[in-house]
Amino acid sequence: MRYWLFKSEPDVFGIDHLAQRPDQTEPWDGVRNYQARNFLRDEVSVGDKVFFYHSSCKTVGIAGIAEVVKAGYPDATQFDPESDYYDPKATPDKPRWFSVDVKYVSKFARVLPLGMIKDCPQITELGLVKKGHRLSVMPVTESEWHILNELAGRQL
DNA sequence: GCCAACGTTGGC
DNA sequence: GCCAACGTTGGC
Repeated sequence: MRYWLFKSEPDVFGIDHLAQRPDQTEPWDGVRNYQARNFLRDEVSVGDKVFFYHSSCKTVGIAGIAEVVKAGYPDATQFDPESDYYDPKATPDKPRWFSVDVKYVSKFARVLPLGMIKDCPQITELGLVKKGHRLSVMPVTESEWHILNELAGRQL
């Protein structure tokens, strides 16, 4: 089992939206970066755990946890001319972009702010804290996962 | 809203 | 294949 961090803008789709879905499940779509795409297509697997990160909002940071319930499959929005994520160069034969499905697991009592993550001396290799890293899907190591969960728990 | 950093595009 | 121009991301 592996660990990941997925970014989302909570004004568009935050952890509360996920929790309120009928199945508490939603396709993670709209990823339009090749490196992130490769993770979704090739490496993210059913059962993997995901930090749900809120970006571009008042309190940026990790808001909670989700779980992968369906592994990489072609992102439907790339074929939909009405979608913001439509990609005219993609075809069902040759899809360019991939989704996974995620299910709500838990929400932290408080968002674990980016500033606290950056201040954590053990977290130096996570893409999130590295200058210029903009990936919206990134791997998290097992020790990072445990450290950040611990940090979040201490915020009660 | 600003701006730094990065990715993508397209002319040559 | 280079590289300038442009668009996007995302923290602040």
